[in-house]
Amino acid sequence: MDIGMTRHLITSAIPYINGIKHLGNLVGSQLPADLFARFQRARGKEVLFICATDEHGTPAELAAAKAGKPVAEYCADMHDIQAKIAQGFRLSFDHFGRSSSSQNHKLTQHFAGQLAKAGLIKEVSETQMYSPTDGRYLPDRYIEGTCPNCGFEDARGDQCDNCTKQLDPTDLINPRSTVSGATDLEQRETKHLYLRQSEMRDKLQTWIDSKTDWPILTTSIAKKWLNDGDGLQDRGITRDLDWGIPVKNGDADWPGMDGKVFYVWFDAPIEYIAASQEWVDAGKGDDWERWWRTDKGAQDVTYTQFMGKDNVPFHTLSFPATILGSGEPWKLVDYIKSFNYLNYDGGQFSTSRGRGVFMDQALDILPADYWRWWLLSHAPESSDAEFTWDNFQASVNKDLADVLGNFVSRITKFCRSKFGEVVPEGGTWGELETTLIADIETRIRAYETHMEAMEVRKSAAELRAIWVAGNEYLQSAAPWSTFKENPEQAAAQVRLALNLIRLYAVLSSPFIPDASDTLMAAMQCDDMEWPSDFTAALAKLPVGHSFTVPDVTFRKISDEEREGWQEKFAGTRS
RNA sequence: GGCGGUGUAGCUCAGUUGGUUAGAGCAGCGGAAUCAUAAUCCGCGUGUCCGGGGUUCAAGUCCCUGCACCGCCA
Repeated sequence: MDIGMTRHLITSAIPYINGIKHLGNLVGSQLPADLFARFQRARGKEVLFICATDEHGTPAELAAAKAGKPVAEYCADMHDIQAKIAQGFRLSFDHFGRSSSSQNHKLTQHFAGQLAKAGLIKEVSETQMYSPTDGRYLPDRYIEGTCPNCGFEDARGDQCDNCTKQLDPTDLINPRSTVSGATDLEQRETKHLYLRQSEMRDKLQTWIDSKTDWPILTTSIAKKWLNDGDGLQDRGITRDLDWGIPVKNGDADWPGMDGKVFYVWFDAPIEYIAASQEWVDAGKGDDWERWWRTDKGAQDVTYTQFMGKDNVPFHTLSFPATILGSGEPWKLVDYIKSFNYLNYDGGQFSTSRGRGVFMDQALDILPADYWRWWLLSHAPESSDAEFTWDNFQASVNKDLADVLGNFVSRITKFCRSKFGEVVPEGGTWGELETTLIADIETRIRAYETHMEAMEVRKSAAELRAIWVAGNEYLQSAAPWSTFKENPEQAAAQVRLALNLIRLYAVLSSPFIPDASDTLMAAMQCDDMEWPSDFTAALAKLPVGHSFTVPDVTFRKISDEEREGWQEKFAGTRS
């Protein structure tokens, strides 16, 4: 499938602007996308890895108001914060854009114009709840009142949390704004644009049906929306808001749409493309069209999207409807890797309740590699997964400190004490070495296969097994014993083991990039060539090459720390 | 209520198109080794594969049904 020519376009679902994301959000899209991007780059493939912040909509406006800032300023600040944290986790975006960018304004308006030209936009008049006190229209979920069905007093405008009946805000008795508490709500007639997705149903169905290798999670969600009830429904793509992309038909005004903006779900995925333009405009690249336009070089691009399951409908149906409906040769996604949810210690992560570990807090207590390793090796691929501090401590201590870190430590220190900090000379490989080499080579190929298929957990397990193989080898070769009778043979064994450290640094770099850098620095080597030629890879550190014994690569998490964090993160974020 | 997912060893999970004695990591028990971050390596699993029916020469794997947990419902 993958020849040297293939280029990889990779996007991660774009995180919403109103706050710092938790670890569940991270492992659901950005982190696995980064893993894949780093892997493809490591193998020498050309990669464009794009992410951005999703900045429009009512929640952003309300969060800005709460922070006492103009919404544009709030978003700019939050974008910087999210960008810094992303950097902290070593997320290797080629560009981290903003859905509020001028590029996205233009492109979103362009797509709307194309869709209108294709007859895929219709105007609909509808009734919305307006709050004079708040000075805004209120989305359904920002209205509460008494449920007409069960009498529950805090029923939301979209659904009653008590009896689960689905509601319309106008059904509520004594409706009030959850923003201000105002009760002087009024119904107003307003006109909106709808994307006629129902027209695209057959086309989308055929497309989805052709994707037989996608995760079941992805296709089952897509098919459900295509076939549920009356099938795929048309969706409103505009809102009565101030903050957003003004509704325009390409460059032209859209009669009757003054003062309205596009709804976030319409402009957010378009930002993938716009962010690629931002990437060029920022001077980081010089041609975005060869990634996105099949008439301008994107025929050989493999496009992979990463996202949590809540985002699947937009990426399997709405965004493709926009792309296909435009009638222009835009690159359509080739593979959608979706994830389930990560739970926190028996419940859900909760942004509103501050339950769980948030990205900034995680970096405050431990280096990124710890989190990257645990999250990726426990990625919620086949079902929801669970974070517990016990499991986190045990996994990280065992895998990173004991298996990998200690391997590096034991061999570098042994070499220093017997031969000095230099790759020793003499001796030849015997049967043990041949066996080890065959074993590791088999495992590397399995690792590559799993990484190529984005089987995240399996990749992690295979990588770990490669680390273990080094310890097994040392245990059976026992250079500390052979040294006594045959120092030359011990030298050959140590030479091999030292080269394994560099090999491990290269293979592990997609998972734990910082540790990888540290190990490469300690081995005084900057040759990160992927071990396609495995035998050559084990001779990269030649006889006489000097190195330094690194500091402890991964310190262990103590029981006291674990207990403290368990306590600290159980309650509400301060 | 509708739909979807999940339910496999104490814990976290693998189990491809149904096919020999159901696997891995961790924890636990026993042993080896002492180069190393008290780290490593080896050995040890009699598990109603959620329950109940059914199809089949053969089902964790397909069908029906019941239960439990989770999620989604524009």
